[in-house]
Amino acid sequence: MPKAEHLPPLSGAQIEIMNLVWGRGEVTVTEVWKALEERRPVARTTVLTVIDRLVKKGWLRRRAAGQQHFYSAARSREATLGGLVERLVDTVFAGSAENLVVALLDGRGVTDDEAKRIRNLIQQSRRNRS
Amino acid sequence: MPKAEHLPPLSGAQIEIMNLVWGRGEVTVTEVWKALEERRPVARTTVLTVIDRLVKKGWLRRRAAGQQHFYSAARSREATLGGLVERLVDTVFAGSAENLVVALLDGRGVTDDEAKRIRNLIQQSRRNRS
DNA sequence: CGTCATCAACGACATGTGTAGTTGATAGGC
DNA sequence: GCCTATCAACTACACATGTCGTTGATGACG
Repeated sequence: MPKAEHLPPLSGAQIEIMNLVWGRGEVTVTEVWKALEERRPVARTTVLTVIDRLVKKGWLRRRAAGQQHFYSAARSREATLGGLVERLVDTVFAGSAENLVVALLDGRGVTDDEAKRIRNLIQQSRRNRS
Repeated sequence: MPKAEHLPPLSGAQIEIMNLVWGRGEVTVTEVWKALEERRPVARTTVLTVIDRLVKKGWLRRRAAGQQHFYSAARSREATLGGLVERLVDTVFAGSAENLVVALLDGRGVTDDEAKRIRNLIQQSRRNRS
């Protein structure tokens, strides 16, 4: 999976689909469609269109097998979401990760349990870096 | 400043302007324009258009004083960015604040200093809640 | 062999966005 | 009292996006 080449940003509907792809590895349009339909009504062609655009933009790779086509992610979830948060911090939070956390606390808050795990995550990352 | 009524989401250019407004309190179009131009070339009318749309959508309030118009934010920065992060966590990170932090660490990383301050922030928030 | 179901390709359309030009009012300098 | 600069209003346009319909190929079933 390539690392960081600059791909155009993902919109909401696009991320929704990418998340399904990441969760399942290799998927068909129908598979994604069925999964989406459990949440909201949507036409199969809509899913196909979004997936097509993702392929054109380099987010998905296509593999043809007979008449069916299989799709898989061109970039890992970690790299993609990491990049997304990075851009978010730069553009919205003036480059300050701290500000992002403040907004997280302001908006959604965290449970005590989450707080504990998040503190651990950060502690962990400091250890790894040192 | 109203609390949470559901306003349509902000795009990148829109947030850029909202950040200026929040930083300055009450602004004129020209003021915003000058500030933006220091970063990248942009026409005054472009700024005006974006601001107009923000007014129409309820993000900015307008006050006319003679021929000039002053604009101010209709929602606080905290509430807005908090809501933004909340939506982000729900739509992109499957409702898990922890996943957001993982992506933050993956993508941008934090300095030891930031890590310390972030851990404190979270500790703080647990105290306030208890 | 013809019909039916399945799938991808292509086209379409309304809406939002980023960008900017043109027009029209207004106020201050000469 | 006119000219020029300033400012907002309106219009415009290309592009991305979310949504879907129609068409055309292809394989299965009778």
